[in-house]
Amino acid sequence: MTPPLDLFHIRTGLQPAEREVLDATILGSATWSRGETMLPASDRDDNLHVIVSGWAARSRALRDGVRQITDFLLPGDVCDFLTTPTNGPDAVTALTDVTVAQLDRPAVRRAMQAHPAIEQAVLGLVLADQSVLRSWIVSFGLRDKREHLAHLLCELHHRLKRVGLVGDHEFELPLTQAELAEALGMTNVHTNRVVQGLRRDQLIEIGEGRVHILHPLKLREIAEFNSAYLES
Amino acid sequence: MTPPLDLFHIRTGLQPAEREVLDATILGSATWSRGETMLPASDRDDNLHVIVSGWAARSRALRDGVRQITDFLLPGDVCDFLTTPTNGPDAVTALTDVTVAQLDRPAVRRAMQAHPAIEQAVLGLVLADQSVLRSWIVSFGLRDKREHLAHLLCELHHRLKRVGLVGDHEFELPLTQAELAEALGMTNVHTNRVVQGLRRDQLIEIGEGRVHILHPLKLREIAEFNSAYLES
DNA sequence: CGTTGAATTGAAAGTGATCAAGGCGTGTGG
DNA sequence: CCACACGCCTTGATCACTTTCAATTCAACG
Repeated sequence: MTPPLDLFHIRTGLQPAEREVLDATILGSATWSRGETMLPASDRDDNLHVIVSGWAARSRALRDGVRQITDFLLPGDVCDFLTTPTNGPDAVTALTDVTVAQLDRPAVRRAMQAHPAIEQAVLGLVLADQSVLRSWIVSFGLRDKREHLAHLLCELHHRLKRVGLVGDHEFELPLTQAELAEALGMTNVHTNRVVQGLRRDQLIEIGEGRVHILHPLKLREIAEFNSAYLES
Repeated sequence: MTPPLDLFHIRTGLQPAEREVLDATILGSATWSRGETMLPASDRDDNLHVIVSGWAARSRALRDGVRQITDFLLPGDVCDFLTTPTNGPDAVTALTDVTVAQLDRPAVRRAMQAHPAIEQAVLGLVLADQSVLRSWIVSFGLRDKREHLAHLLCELHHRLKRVGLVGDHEFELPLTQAELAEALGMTNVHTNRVVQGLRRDQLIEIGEGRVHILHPLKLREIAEFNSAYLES
């Protein structure tokens, strides 16, 4: 059992002193299982949630029920640093069983005021989130579907590697092709064909909840992936 | 000559007391003309910029030079509340002549710490920005091009109206069809046809830098536009 | 006037969606 | 143990929306 905020600390690069301060704001933990909508425990739950383990997706739906995933939430990510209690039009869904650490929001705010490094770290996270959203827009606007998928795989690879969840270019990808399709804005049928395309070209092995990137350089080439946008 | 932060204050709904505090952080102003890249005046310019008048676009480019606009910056918007000095991979371009107010970033930070209402206002802005980015992703993923354009027009209408720049469903839209295309992720040729489609259906009048939304309800219906995501 | 930027039109090609069906593994109940 | 249902992946054929390429119009401007 690793400490709850371990991966968060790795991401932010905070020093031990500040890590302790943030660890002290932990109130408890909560879990959801795959498929559940991650609603706050109560209407008055103003906690701040950090994902300890598991994957989640933030999404919006249109009237006809189709939904678009706008964001993947990975271990070490913050669910809702800045969100309103109601979360607005966004739904957060557990893609696997998910455990989150609950932090006391006022205490975190105080920690930010007392420790500039913590404030910097949090601002950096928000910045990085925005940058990922922009990169998704670029993928939708400028890349074809093959490139888009390649870019998403590179992004996930990079983000997971950063928190030590990638071994030898292989990592867990707990997404069905239908869920991938909801993130890429395409049909599951076409997603399947694009996946097969990358497989056929010996670029990736994928299936059973895992991906193995066989040729990282070529994949990044196809995606025109530049990790700079992910660095704080 | 309206006070520099006037539109910003309207957006955030701050009270006069807090408005004065923020006004006191103004160091000066800067201008760019249409087409210019809005770089900071110097490498060490750590000011925070609020758009006083004019439009700008944030964009990213791929190697082949094609660029994707990820964001429009309108009067009252903050250019770079949270950005790094280098702005990362993003470029900000003036779409018209643009005037910005330069605020002293440390002073703003102090203002936020001293006045919770200011902190709330700023967090609200960041939240709203993220929400707009997500709505763009939804448009790309779920809406066809006609709906996407309709949604963008509704968004701009709503954002401009909020700061008093819309009169009777008519407002300035200082974008060429090619620039619209760069935001919508489609070719200028197809943009032209989609624009004509909305025109033919008597939904909008558009041209010469202005739009007139003839049938707001139908347009929102087509776009499945719900302004909730824009409210703080 | 010639030039330039923007809007417009036409025809052909292509990418991705849609519709429909089949395969495969797993779990469950008869 | 077998039948069946279910979730997920896969395949094929067809259709539609968008792109691409090539030209044309038009107004503003020097």
